[in-house]
Amino acid sequence: MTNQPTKRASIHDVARSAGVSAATVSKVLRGVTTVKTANAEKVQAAVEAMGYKMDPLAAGLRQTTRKIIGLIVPDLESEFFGKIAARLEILAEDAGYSLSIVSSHESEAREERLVERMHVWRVAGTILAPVRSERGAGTQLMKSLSMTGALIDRVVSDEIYDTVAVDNAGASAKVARLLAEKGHRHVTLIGLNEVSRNVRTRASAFKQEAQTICPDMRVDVLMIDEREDNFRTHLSNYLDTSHPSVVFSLFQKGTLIALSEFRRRGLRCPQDISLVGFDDTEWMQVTYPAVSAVVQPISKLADHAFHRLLAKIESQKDGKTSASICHLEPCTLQLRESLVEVSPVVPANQPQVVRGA
Amino acid sequence: MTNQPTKRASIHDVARSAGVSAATVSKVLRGVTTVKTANAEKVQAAVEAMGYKMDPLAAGLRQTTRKIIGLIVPDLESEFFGKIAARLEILAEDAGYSLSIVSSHESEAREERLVERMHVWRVAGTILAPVRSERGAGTQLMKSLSMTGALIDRVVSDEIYDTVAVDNAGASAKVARLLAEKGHRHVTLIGLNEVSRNVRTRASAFKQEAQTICPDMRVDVLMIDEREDNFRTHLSNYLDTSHPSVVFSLFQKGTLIALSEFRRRGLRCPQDISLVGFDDTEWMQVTYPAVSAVVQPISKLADHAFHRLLAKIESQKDGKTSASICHLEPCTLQLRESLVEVSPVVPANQPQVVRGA
DNA sequence: CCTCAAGAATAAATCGGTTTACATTTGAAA
DNA sequence: TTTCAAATGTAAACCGATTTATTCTTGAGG
Repeated sequence: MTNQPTKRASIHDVARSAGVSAATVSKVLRGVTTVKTANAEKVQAAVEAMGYKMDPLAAGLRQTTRKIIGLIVPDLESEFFGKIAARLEILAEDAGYSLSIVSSHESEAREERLVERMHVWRVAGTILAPVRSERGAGTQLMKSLSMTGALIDRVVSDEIYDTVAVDNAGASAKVARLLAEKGHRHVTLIGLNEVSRNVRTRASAFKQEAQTICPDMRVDVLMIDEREDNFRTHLSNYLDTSHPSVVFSLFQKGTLIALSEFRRRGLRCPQDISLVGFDDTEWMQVTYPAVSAVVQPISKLADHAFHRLLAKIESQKDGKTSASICHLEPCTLQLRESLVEVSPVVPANQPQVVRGA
Repeated sequence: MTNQPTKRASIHDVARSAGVSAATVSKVLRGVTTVKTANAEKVQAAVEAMGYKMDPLAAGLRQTTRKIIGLIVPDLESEFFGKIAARLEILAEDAGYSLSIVSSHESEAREERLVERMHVWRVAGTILAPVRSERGAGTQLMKSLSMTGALIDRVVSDEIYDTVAVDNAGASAKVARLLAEKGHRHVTLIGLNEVSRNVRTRASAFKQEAQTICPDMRVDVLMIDEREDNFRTHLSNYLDTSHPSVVFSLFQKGTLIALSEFRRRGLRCPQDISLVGFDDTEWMQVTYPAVSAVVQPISKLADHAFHRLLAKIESQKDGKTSASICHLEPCTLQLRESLVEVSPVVPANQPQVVRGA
């Protein structure tokens, strides 16, 4: 099998072979109806015979935008954004676009560069999951280039772009109510101080709701800035002196660390201490005990973001312009073995806030 | 801020503004040296002033291929392929390409369609992580379209394309030797019968090495075809009657399931039973006990695949053609608390093979 | 049989670049 | 000062499509 680079057939080759003009072929290919049936069939036959496949990029050359949608995520290694990307890929293709997936690798500088790339690629629209928030460098650049787009996750609301995110606050409040109901009066929140605001939102929403519905609930907050080594140490130190009836982890890995730390200390879960995590994942149902968790509606997030973006693209075409929407998708709570009811005992000591080094 | 679609500057606009021809601008932009410094500077200035950014897709129009590399992975949700994609993205960009990431969603039919898409996009090369193996539909199509590419993971060797994969067999053999050394004489392998051959390779390599270096070692194999529910049940049933000194899980989730099942049965790990897993991940170092695991050199995998592909692309340009290479990247073994030494006790009963429903 | 508008087909312009083929400068040797 | 090859510059063709402006057919109504 010699690797002869057989010249690819172009639309002109097809036209010649079918005995019509290139314009006619183009029309047939795009399903324009003003073509005589006889000619359309000749073209179809020629396309078939030559195995012609049009070049989608050349096709878009004359348009202002191409049939491409850009997706910029902070990372590709996590299940969360992996699922977002996978879902959007299908949605985009069903709508006749192809999705261009890139990762900003948690760097705002790179995020900015990627926004620019989407611009020079003349994508029809861009879905941006910003590193930091809707006020980050990427969003700013999108605005100044007046690109059409939508913002997803780690985002609250924006004047220009629709935002789609999980209802972090609502979910945390729901957990607060549930824990109160189940008799818990001493809760410890564990979280990581990341650039993203999500974890902080979850913490403060929990505290506020707890304050409102159950003022005698003690809520300790353990927020760490550092890597997991320190995190584990901090949690351990904390548990030396405090004995909450339940831990609510505000990020996925924290849940596992907590579970692990419980075991190391010989704390039986849920008999001695309950556990709830924010962000569900497959392994939480195979651990022992299975872990109760807030499940983020990842697919719905993608669906909504895509839907909004498509609407923007369409209306852009017609020159219309509409106010931007801020969509919060509610989370559900997956109850599993790690959370149990206890008899309400108001802890003696005062709430405390522990901070990392 | 009115959304006026300011006409984008083209290379001709720059040329006019700089008082030279478009061809000259093109040369300056591509770093061709046969341009007088004075003119080059005028062009640079004009580019700067107008904020000109060339259209990389239009730029590739006249070439046979564009500065794009395609990556087709079976899924984007897993950490493994997420990391592969993230790494390749950087490598590609450093080499002046942009990476087009798509997922076949574990479907061979889709894999085929995606290969075709890469072809019509006229990518310079395609890295394919096939759903099944190097003999799948995607690879076949790549060959018949004489595309240039490389194969990665779930792949052994191929006449046309370079293959890059983890040394599953070598790693398993290494684990076998280690377990023998540590005195284990009754090992249970747990795995899933997927379309991918990887897990089966790991199992058979282990058995073979064990047979060779330690004939009195009993190796049970638990291969399940079904979903994890059944998996858990099967493992549980098995442990009712068998008492291996160590479990070697051949896939990541199996490791967690095993750990979990140990706990449910009150088996202390590692005192009562040891555990080793194939495929390391972050959480394995925060569990209690921390889990020993075979770590797959994911980045190196990506590095090698990319390096091979780039070489192929270069040699293709010069019309050269070379034999394809089959690269096996060795794994390392991360020892953690879950694996301990035991006094060698040869089990009385015979090896058994259990199969799922 | 003629007219004229709707229906179809196409040549040519266009998109934004690269490359080619040729023209013009430049500069060192004669 | 001439001469000629090397260095630069540019008009035009090209890549593979779409879109526009125009021409050529049809066919119904007069």
